[in-house]
Amino acid sequence: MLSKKTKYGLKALTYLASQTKREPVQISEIAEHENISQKFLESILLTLRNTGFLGSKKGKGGGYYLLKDPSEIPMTTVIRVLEGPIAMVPCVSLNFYEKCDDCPDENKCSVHKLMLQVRDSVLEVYRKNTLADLIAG
Amino acid sequence: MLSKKTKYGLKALTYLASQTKREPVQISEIAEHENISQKFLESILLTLRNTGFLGSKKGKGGGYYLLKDPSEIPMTTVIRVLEGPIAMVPCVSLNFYEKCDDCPDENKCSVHKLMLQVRDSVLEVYRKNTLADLIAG
DNA sequence: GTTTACCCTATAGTTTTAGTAGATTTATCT
DNA sequence: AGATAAATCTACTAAAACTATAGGGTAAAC
Repeated sequence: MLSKKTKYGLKALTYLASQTKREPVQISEIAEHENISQKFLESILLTLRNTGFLGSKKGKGGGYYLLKDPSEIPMTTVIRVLEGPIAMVPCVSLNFYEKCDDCPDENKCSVHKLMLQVRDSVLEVYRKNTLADLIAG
Repeated sequence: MLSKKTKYGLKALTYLASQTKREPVQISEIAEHENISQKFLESILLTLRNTGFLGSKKGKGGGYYLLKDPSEIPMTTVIRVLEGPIAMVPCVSLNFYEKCDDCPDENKCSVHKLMLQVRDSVLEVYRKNTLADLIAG
């Protein structure tokens, strides 16, 4: 299951990307428009800012804004920041690899074999979708 | 992340499928061979039995055994029983559909659009992989 | 009567999803 | 310049849900 954090984060990014003007948008506006708890969204936007996706401005007229063009934000990067590893088991993760402690030999592991395929196919979807693709249509 | 329940369940099924003789295998044997907590595995095998994948026999010489040929057990069915919905959000789930309460229009939802693609691509992997495919090689 | 699956309960631990309280920065108004 | 309001930022807390187990007893088969 996708966490609400990721879901809300994606919606917020989409909302920011669909703005005609690239001016700061307040948390409250995003929260209201996307039906998200404002305080929860606050922490999500903060991590998106700390990871280089968003810029922010304090005080009156402040808010959050995209730092890059939506077409240059692939879903792989967003998902990894919000949801964590794309792989369903650490032993097939590209960026978060970890050996299973119960598994003596990965190459003979059925779960490993299956989840490699799942990872590859999901990765392909995330790679070919940028933020721009999500707002199109 | 894949739950350990699913991981262990898959490993247990694989172990049963790789048996040369189709005779009951004890929980303890599976648990030991696959490095799984026996008590935990017990409950997993029980759900696999209650959902029609395994048969069981009590008493001496008892244990669990596959009810079908491994080539007739697609991963879609196994994953749905052990892990739950394959879709990452209920609003794109085929078997566990639920409307998002925060989303006024699914067709305009960026998360929906993205997760539809993810679902389709994962589904394809699970559909083409049967238990027999996992033990081959 | 021994061996095995079956069933029920509890529980520690972690993760998720927030809520609360206040501090800090910026813009604007007087 | 100073006050005020508007916004982000930071930290702490907490309820709820889920995960992964353990324990103990029951029932069936041999």
